[in-house]
Amino acid sequence: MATEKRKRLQKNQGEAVRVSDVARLAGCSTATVSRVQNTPDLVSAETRERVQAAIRALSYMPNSAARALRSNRSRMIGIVIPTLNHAIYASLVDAAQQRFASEGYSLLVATFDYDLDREKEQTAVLIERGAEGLVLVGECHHPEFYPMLAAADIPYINTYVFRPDGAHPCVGIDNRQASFDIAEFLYGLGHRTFGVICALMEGNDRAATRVAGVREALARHGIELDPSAIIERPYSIPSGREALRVLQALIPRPTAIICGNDILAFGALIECHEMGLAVPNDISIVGFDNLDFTAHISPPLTTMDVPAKEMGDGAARFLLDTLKGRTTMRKIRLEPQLIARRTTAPVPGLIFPVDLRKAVD
Amino acid sequence: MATEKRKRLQKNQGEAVRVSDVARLAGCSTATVSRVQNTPDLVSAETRERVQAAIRALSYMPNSAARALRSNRSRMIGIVIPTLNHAIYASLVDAAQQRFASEGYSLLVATFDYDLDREKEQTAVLIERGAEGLVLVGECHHPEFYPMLAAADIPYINTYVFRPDGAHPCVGIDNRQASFDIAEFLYGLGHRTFGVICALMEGNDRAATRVAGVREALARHGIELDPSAIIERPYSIPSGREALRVLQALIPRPTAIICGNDILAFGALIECHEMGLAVPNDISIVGFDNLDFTAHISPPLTTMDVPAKEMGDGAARFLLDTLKGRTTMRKIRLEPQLIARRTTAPVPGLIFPVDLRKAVD
DNA sequence: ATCATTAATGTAATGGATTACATTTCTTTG
DNA sequence: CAAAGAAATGTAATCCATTACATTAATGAT
Repeated sequence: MATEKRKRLQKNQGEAVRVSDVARLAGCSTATVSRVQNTPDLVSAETRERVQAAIRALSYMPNSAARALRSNRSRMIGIVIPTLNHAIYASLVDAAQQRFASEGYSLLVATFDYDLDREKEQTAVLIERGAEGLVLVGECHHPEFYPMLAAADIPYINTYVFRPDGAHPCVGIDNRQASFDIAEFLYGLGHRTFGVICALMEGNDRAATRVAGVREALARHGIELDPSAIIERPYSIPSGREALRVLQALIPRPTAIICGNDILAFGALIECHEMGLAVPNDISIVGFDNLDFTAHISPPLTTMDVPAKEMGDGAARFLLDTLKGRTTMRKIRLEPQLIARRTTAPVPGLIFPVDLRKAVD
Repeated sequence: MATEKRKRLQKNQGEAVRVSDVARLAGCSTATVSRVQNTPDLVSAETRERVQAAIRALSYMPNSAARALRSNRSRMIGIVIPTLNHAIYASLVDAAQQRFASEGYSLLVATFDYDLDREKEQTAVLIERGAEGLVLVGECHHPEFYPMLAAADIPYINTYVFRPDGAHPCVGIDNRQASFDIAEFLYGLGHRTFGVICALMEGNDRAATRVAGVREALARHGIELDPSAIIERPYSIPSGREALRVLQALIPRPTAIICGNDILAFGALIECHEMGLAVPNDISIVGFDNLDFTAHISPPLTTMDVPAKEMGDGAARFLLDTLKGRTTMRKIRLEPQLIARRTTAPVPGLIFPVDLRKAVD
């Protein structure tokens, strides 16, 4: 009675149906009600039916806090990403969410805007909330990050990266290899002078790894990538434009521009139009991610397809399996794919007469 | 001892620091520890200091399930959106997340892909998880949706819509007015024949409202929008292209195309290029949302700017205030803004000689 | 100096579902 | 048919932080 009165005062429920109410209506104990929900096989068919009817009749909703407290299972997963403003992360989250939802898990989302301190803090919050697993992005985190996960003994997986030799579960692409392949592709087209436009590398190991891949590929052919040909810029179209202008001022001028993502590449492409540079005849441009729009711009962008949805889904499956106690592959390699569209062509000198090149200057 | 052994077997903690541990180390009661965390003003400065030191020393993390159970506060908010694959929702979520995080709340994200049944289910899950408030999208939900919220007595707010007369808290734009304004703008440019490309209206009241706004504006000028001039298509560039082709087959041919979002508009624009239609000289196109890329395509897209971040932030502030017991404005109107770029121009006949129009056919 | 407040802290009940363990009922088999 | 084992259900302890209420200490007013 006093209890009821207090509850009425609380914001939430005027009645708050509990297991005990269901049990009373179904004529059984609370244990049985609980079993119907969690281990239905242990309950006889009739009883189960009766309990379920009672649940429906009272529209009973278990109190997850109580459940989580006792069972030590929150049915929540945390995902910690740099930002939702990049389509690639958004669709990764979307895919993960769908997979988790299909198994009755909810997703707690936190962002850290490439600030590794914030990533650590936000992750700590999710752990405190009782997340049973974590989906992360990248391999490099705050120095205290992995120790924190170990202390919490919480399963996690790094997305967007693949390191066969690494210590951590991961699902993603080999960024080094992918950008290595891009550089090789361009080298194969005859390009010898390269410019790189990459995302800010602070707090973003993918960006750094991609640059490394390019540098490595070129080094194999005896080409050294000058630091001044690596332009690091925020994720935006204007940044890409500006970066291209910087690269075009270089001597010798790069004939091929490798971009760390499609947004920067799009900016670069626009700036080429603006400067009167013909793409791909005067200059080749390659993006990364294969965002939807890249196939439709003019000319369609050559880019590296990143299977973002598969990453999100794969990460979710890995955690789900792990939580079920199944042993699964801890490292899942996804294959990116170079989509050669129309912003890449053989280096100008190879196919065009020299005078035509000059005409552009 | 038995307790400890059991814990060791459980997946989670080998030690599990609890309030009682902190209390023991700090030499006070658990109540005091709890007060240090929740109502620090009630604790003397020295004691507080001592407790905080103990918390740090043990790196104590409160068990949120226990806290939520007892206090009936989960410190979680739910957000239920159609999909994260549309930039506009992603950035809404991003903004909301940041605001919530700054106040110590975590965000549970669920998607429903425009399926109102799933929206209801997913929302029920979030309520069950103990979400203290809900951020929603749109005004129209499943018939049992609002009753469910009322039964749970949970604060919520509809984003993306503004209805001064509606029964529900909301933060967003007046979609009807916005598209009304677009139609007016085009009418003012002399256009009299219109085509509309809109998103799928099922489970999407914004799309429907926008079409209604156009229809209404035109009706005022005695123009009836023929149903065959309203093309409903999924959110994708190819859809926009195809829709434009359909509209171009109409007789009389529309000189102005009003699109429900920028992606469809972009598709329409591309198809114009493909068909050899000059934009804006032969045909005007208007988008909706003002996504980043629209300013950079060629020609830059005329579109309606939607303050998505403000919506996310505003929704978060509203719920935060409401949870704090403050009374706030329940309906927040945000002003969209027509950004007239270069895909709109006076109707061909007005400025171009007729023969030039014909030349395009 | 004394009583009334206020501040600071402690004790113990509480939230609601789960689950270890106990008990009863039903099969099965020798 | 009895005994053993399995199946079904019940009883009650448990998860851990919060908070109502009680108690003590400190402050202030008269």
